[in-house]
Amino acid sequence: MFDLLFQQISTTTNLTATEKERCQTYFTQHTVRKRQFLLQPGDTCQQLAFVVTGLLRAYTIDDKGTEHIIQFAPEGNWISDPNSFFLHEPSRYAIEALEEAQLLLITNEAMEEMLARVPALERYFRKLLQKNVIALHQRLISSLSQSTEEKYQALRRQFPDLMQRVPQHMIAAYLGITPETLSRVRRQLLRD
Amino acid sequence: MFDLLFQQISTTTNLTATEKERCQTYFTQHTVRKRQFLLQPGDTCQQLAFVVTGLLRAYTIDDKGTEHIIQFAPEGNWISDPNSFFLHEPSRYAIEALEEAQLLLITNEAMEEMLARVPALERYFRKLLQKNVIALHQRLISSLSQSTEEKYQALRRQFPDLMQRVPQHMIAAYLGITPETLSRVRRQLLRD
DNA sequence: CGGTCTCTTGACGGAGTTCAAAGCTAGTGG
DNA sequence: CCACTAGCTTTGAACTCCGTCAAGAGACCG
Repeated sequence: MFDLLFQQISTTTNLTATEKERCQTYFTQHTVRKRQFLLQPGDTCQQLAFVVTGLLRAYTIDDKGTEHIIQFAPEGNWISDPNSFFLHEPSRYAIEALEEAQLLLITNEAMEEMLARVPALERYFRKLLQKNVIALHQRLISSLSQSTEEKYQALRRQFPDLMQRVPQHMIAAYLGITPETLSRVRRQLLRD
Repeated sequence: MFDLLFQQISTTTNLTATEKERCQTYFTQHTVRKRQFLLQPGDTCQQLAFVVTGLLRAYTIDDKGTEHIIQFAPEGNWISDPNSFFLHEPSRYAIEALEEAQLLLITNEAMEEMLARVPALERYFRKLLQKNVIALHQRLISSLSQSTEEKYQALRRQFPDLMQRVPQHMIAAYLGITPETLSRVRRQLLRD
């Protein structure tokens, strides 16, 4: 269950066997089925989730009733509402399983304690946040400077398998366009 | 010179006098004049900058020649290209002073060393990254779900003084619209 | 086999871009 | 102190892309 997590951690930090054991005690294991929610709008996000298997999404619904997908989290990724999780504020996101998923969960408090007891992990989580910032920057630039078609192609390149695993209207909600527009963009691309 | 920085740090972490002294040795002081560049596209971002006074912006120019502003950094803020700074890759950003600015600079290596010698700072920088992630999330949601007018009003609320300090076409480049559109939105708002 | 979910296609309208021109303002040099 | 220029902002007109609304076609599941 922890293999994938420790494998990831080992790319930035080496943990001793005792540290790994200690680390494990701060997580709880959890399974969510397809269409089940890990977080609902209005609730406070208590748990940071590491996806061992399966696929989740974080999304929000705006005033006009339109869904916007913030993040897809396939296996090997972390997911939460950072605003709610770090600042203990009620969330405006929903986090939902798109496929049955196995998760490792940790609370903010447990994490602070874990980092105090296994300081080597500070580095891993700092690097994780760095990667997160980098990814968000790239998405922001993409949303500012790329055409709809370019954004779609970029997403295809970044997560090739996502197209098979996720309905198209969710890809559209991620890109910030309507399903109709996405459909037309795809038709256009097929003609080449 | 370090007052503003230590004041910020003190909101998350308490440093002893010796720790503060030690910390200071890792930074270099630097002044940039208006229109001077701290980073040019193609260079690798070696320095993370803390703005003591003045105002900077990070921006990029896309294939069509359009400017996109990633970030404004008034006094009390950090600025860099995270992708280039953390991963040592050539940057696609430019960082430019919009007003003469006093800066504290630190390299990636100096920072890793500083964090090793003053571990209390790990927490500050982790929190800083957290805030960064939160802010980027909010900007992303804003860019996905808000109308042009709403985005403009939100920016006004977030940085009221920015409107006085920055030419309008840069506000437009930050919001992802043309100066013409921004001008029309403003006219519309004045009519109410 | 009927219902629900998903994707496609068409017609129309609206918001934003582009291009071009003119008005404003501040800084510079005579 | 004024005149001139360069950069910034405004305005207008035509065009483009995307959203909206509506309808229809497959695909999957009970």
